[in-house]
Amino acid sequence: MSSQNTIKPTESELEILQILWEKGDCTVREVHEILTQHKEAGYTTTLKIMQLMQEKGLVRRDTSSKTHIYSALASQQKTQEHLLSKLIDNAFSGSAARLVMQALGNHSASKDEIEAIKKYLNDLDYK
Amino acid sequence: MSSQNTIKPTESELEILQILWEKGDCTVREVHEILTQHKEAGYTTTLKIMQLMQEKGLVRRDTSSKTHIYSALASQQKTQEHLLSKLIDNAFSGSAARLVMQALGNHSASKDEIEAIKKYLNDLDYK
DNA sequence: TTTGATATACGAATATATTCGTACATTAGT
DNA sequence: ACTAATGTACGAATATATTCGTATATCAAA
Repeated sequence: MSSQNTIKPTESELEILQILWEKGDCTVREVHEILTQHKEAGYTTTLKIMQLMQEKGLVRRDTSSKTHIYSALASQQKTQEHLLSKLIDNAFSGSAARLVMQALGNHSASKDEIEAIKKYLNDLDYK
Repeated sequence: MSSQNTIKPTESELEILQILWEKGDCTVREVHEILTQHKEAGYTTTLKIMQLMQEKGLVRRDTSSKTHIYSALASQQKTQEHLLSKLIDNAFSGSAARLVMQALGNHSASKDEIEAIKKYLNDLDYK
């Protein structure tokens, strides 16, 4: 079972992980461009964070050429799992149901999304 | 509309808020006892955090007697809303549905919980 | 009234996260 | 070959969160 993802990403790290999850391999420049669509940040700041992430094992990088290529090592699945269960414990008194309802109630899931969830719930029953 | 809850509690603060949400009014001692069921912590550490929370406006305290009485100011609802939407944005690419399914899938919601959610979803339809 | 238990206030140490300046290397264009 | 652009490495400043020691006040019991 390879290396664990006990490591919890910080907020900045999470922003970067998300980009890597979506885009796959990226240079620092690419990540940085995307990041700065939302917020201000210096290039070396992004670089530094990604370097630290590499040391922590959250990402891997290919340094064979001058411009390094980064990709996510932390699995999206595991990371989401971890953050979610932390939130459930921390803010929802351990009740997944409460969290779910809150999410559905406020975050205006679309009709499609709600249908998908219903289907999902029904499938759960048959296990 | 009173004071906003733009303030985001830290992890330690959240632990304390949860206790206050559940128990209502508490002394530092009471909160501390509950906290230390799960983890190690010095009394003055808990005290300090609660004092800082008061300064930040997360809690209010009654100092009329020697032993101060604390209660939550940050609403559970608002705080959950905020943390949840942050998580959805930060780790689930903005998709509430993905988060919900992840929550249901892994966090082993009980049969009762799942029933409650189904009911909830059906009610949503009629609005 | 002396002592012990319990309380708050406060300051400081430690840890962690974030930000960025500066130095230096490499590459591409002129 | 020189210069500008672009990249990494590294160290330091800043911000924030966490932890706890120590001083001091209050109260109750002996």
